[in-house]
Amino acid sequence: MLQAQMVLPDGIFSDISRSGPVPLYFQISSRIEGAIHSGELPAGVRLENEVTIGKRLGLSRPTIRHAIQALVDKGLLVKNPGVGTQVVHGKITRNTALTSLFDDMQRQGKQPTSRVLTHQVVEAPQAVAEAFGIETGSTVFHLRRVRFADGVPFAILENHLPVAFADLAPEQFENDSLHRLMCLRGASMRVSKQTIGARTAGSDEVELLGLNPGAPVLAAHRTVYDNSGKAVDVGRHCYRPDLYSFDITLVDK
Amino acid sequence: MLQAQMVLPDGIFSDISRSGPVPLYFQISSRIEGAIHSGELPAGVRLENEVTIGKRLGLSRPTIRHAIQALVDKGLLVKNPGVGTQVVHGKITRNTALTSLFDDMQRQGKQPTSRVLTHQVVEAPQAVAEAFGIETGSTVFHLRRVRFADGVPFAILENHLPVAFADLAPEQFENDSLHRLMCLRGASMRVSKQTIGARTAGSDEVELLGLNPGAPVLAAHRTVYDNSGKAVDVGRHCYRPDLYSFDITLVDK
DNA sequence: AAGTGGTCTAGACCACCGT
DNA sequence: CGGTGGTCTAGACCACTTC
Repeated sequence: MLQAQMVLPDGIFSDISRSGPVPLYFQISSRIEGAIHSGELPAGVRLENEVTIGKRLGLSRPTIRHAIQALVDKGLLVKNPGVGTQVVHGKITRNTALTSLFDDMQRQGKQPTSRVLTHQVVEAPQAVAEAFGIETGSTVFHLRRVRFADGVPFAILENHLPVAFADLAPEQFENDSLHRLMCLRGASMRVSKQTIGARTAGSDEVELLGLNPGAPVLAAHRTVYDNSGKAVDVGRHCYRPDLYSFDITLVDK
Repeated sequence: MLQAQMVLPDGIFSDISRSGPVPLYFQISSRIEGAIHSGELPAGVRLENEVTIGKRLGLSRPTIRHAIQALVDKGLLVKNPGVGTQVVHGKITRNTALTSLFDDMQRQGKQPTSRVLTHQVVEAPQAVAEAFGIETGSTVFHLRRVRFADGVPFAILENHLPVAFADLAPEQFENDSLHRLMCLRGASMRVSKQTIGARTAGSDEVELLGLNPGAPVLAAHRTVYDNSGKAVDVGRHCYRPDLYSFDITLVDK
């Protein structure tokens, strides 16, 4: 038996604008996403077919497909050839994205701060030199911080960056994120490859994070690439597992 | 200064077939991906523009765009308006996907096996009932296994599944993956939402995984949805962190 | 047989980047 | 300024699912 089809409420598409700078497909997907979050489109319902939606809105089918595909990639919709497009059950979990911890926490209403532990130009470790594609022995900027949420330490962030960023003052990191500071300098952070694991906290980590000796930490290695495909950040981070975890949504393609 | 443009070797597109069942865009993206892996397209090079590639291959621009976008989503290419498309530096890391541990390990040449600890129909815990959208008090299939790599235990996998899967015999799990068995039964596993964290191993986990008391484990909660958007698997897994970690590639969209 | 998404074409105009 | 990717159109045919 087929799930009944639900006609999209006309209201949610009332303010589509062809003149503004926002792409049509994005306006469409935003409206549908909003309708899913608000419950106007309940879990499990089947959407109208792509052609009909296009006709109703006076848009071409590829534009509608683009909008729907964006939501499929987010894990909010599933498509089935010969059947239709349905809303996925279950709560929406934001994907671990290229946003910073600062952004994460501000959304949760927590006050994020940092303390800089290390701020110096050093000879690049071999792994870093390889990632950056520079000579072994070249210099890089080495940064190590403790991150606090409402005054509680919950992460130790160690990063190696190109020397061009070494003139960022330690004070700038205390109330702003590395991600944001790098963006302001024109860096772009487009692709991030990370490995997430667990291990026992080291003695310095025990002290900095206020842990008991032998406590576990969540550990992540991360390399971030910019819009030209070059590495611009090699990071080794560790987190208090009772205060931080990674949320991931995967979609079969 | 702009990175020099590299003409795609004609050779890699020699066997494009319009008659077979494989979509053209997929044939194109596969060939380009192969050229990146083999080094024919070195890190950092700028591809020809989309229109030119289309002309050369006798294909339309949307088809070429589709192929390139697939590789951008994989983190292998980056596009920049007004500039072009470039190959990302750095090693290719396979994304944590909807494939099973069995598949992962077989690719690595390890011999995966399992031992079933629990195999019974139980009353659904509330969280599971909610995810499945069934009445509290309904029954579900409860499965708990230890996973071995070359005879070494490295993971404990606890899953709650719809009762329809309860007739899978314990022996079937010993040399096959839950994912594969469910696929054979017509389930589809299309979207997976997981939370990855760390904690101290429990006493039974210490014993089953051969750990020292107080050792850390990598822990994951996972809910998997099928092609109709319904939850079909709620899992709580834990891994020996010295033998397992998660690789993730994120792309800014 | 009817309806769905999957793929593909051959154009068009735009915003953005580099020189 | 010329070249690039970003967006959009108005069709077409196909494979698949369901009835």
